[in-house]
Amino acid sequence: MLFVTDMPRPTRIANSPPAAVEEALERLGRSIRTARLRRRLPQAELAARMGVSRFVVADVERGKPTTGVAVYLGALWALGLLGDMREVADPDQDEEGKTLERARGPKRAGRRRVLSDDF
Amino acid sequence: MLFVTDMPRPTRIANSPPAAVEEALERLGRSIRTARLRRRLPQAELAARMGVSRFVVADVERGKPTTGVAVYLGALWALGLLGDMREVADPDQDEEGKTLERARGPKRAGRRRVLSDDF
DNA sequence: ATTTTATGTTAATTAAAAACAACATTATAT
DNA sequence: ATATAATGTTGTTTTTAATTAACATAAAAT
Repeated sequence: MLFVTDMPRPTRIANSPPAAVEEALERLGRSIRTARLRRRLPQAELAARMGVSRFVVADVERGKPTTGVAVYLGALWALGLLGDMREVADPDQDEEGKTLERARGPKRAGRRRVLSDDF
Repeated sequence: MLFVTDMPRPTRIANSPPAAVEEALERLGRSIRTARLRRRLPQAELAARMGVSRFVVADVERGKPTTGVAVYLGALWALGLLGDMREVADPDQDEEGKTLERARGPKRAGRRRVLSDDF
């Protein structure tokens, strides 16, 4: 028997994402809907600006997890809200990350630390 | 001839998104990669936590536009950065939208205004 | 220096997203 | 009250994302 490469059969995150992700998506969808309604834009009009069908806009507003990320960002863009993405995962604001990164700036993740047996 | 429903043949946003969206995606991907490296996580390890294959993580870090939004948010979640999404398109911070929404809170976008002929 | 692990690349298969259509429902304006 | 436009719903088709596999390259630890 031979365990060859990589990974032991992953399942699809998009189909059943962690609850926190689902919540974040639903909130994002609701926010996008609110922004659209405030601007008096029908779904079909927003869709036209984005270059997709109106059904995709409806999906976004429901927070559908499997919809492409560019569709979501496209909606933000068409609503003039894309700038909000600038701060997401911004390395300058990732204090946790800055702490972990002591000295060097790594290009790869490095080998997994193995507990030495000689104690 | 009859123009029936909806929309006049949309093209796919995901295939050629507006430049601003592409840039935002590439920046997001780079930020996620930086966060992962700081935490000394291999792509495969992060992928395992997310429940996807390592190739999808690579796609995210390249800012691939057609990848599902839940994959991106899943990566943020697995890195402890999902909270950053809270402010994106937040109605409370959408000053432009708050201004546009004068009195009522709409449930639909309202009929398209038609220029009245009797001037 | 050598070994091990991380990452990149290409090709094939499978599962699902997005488009499309047709119709139902509901809000809004007149 | 009525007409019209916006949105919801369901099913079908087409396109493509995600997985898988196999191998190449490169960095990091010993």
